[in-house]
Amino acid sequence: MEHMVDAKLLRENPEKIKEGIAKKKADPALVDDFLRADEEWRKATAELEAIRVAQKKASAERNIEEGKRLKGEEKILEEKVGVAEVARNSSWIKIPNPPFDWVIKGDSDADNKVLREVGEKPKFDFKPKDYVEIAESLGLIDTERAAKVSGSRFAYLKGDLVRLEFALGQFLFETVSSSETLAKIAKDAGLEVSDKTFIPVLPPVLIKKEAMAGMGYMERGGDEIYRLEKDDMYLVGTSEQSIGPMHSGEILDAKELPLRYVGFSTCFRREAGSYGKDTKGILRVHQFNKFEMFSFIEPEKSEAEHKFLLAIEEYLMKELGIPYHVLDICGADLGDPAAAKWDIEAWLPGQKGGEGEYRETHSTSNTTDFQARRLNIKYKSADGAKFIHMLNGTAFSERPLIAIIENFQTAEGKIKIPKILQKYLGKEEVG
RNA sequence: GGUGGGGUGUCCGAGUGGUUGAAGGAGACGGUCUUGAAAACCGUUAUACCAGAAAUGGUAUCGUGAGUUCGAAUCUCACCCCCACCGCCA
Repeated sequence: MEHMVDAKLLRENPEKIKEGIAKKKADPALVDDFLRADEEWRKATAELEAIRVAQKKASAERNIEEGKRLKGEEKILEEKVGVAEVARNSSWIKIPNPPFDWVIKGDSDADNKVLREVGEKPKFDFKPKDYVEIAESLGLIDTERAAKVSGSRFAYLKGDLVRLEFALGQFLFETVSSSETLAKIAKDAGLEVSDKTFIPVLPPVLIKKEAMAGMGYMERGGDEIYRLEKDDMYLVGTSEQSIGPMHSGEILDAKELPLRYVGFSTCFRREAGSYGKDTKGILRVHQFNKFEMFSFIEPEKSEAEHKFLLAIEEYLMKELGIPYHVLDICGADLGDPAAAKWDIEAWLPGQKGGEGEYRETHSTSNTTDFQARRLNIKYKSADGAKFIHMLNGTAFSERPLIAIIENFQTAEGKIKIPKILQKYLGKEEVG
């Protein structure tokens, strides 16, 4: 936890960092605060080290009297360095990862840019229903009983919806466990990336404070996290938070890169500040399951890897036949750790009384070395150990189930099962 | 939850107050030898930070933090983690 944004970069090019973090709506004054505190820290450190040199000498010469005297001075300076360090860290740790230059600035999520629309929106000769209505009538979602047991924003998923969720998992694992499929996805996207398969992981969902802090989600947005007071443990909001710290303190061998994982875990989110928003159904709940892709890779390859994760996400959606569009996320809408982010929003024809709207189902971020610095994860490169780059991307959450229900609904209120998933359920229709 | 043992460099492993950044071994890298390879032999092989254009110099680091001491991997305390046995348990 000693590294945030590179201190050298901050000292050498503070204006550039300021400009970058301003894109994210973070206060550029943080950089000045850091530089001021840093100056003080360096001065105090130099003084302390000078005393230590004398102190070592006295000790080697068995000059006990001199040693005693220097020891007193050393104590005072140590104190000073400690204070300076705290001041330095408090501004340092709040400086978010500056976005890439090409990331659009923007003021809010309204400024995210649609990069492309993919797939055909289904045409219905009836008014498409909201997924909640369909799912409830088919006994697939029960939020009422969940409220009785757990409160609002919880749900029981039941029957074929559960089988559908596991089918998504099966389909995903087949996709990312095949280097042929991965190579094809890369080729179609025009990317030169490794076809190395993803290692499936079932990670712990209860993690320590250091792990959570290392992923960089506690400075801003900490309200979103469930914490177990008695044990000082944290419930993950995504398996990313558990997979990232897996290699903390390690130096990875370049030969094993890229290191790709596909995790599955339950995710817990407090949804603080979203009162009254999306209160029905399972679109926004405190607990859901999610398959997540995660990559550790060399810095020079991370931008291609980011595109690759997006390409995989798009492949999954295309194979399912769910229409979607891709959003280029603007600076103002980026989380602290991300230098760039793309979202996929699926078309939900049953929303807004049958008008339909796009809602987020996927998100992929390149956190560059931001998380790696905090977690101290490096790799052996030709010129020594360097911080690695870390990326994450949604594979499937439960939101695609919503998209399936709404896009594949029939006039009779049933749900056609996407072709690619039919073999897992052994039938073509739910209901 | 109880009892006992333990955390040292890429890995294994020595080291209970004074050139110990740390013996020894393995691995890796470079070289000699060899037609090539292996073996053998020789050498190199931590990280971070600070100062410096650089060469280089300095400081810190033996689970983490605090303490004792002129001086700590070595002593004290707290915490974390791991292992074994017992208890409990899907």
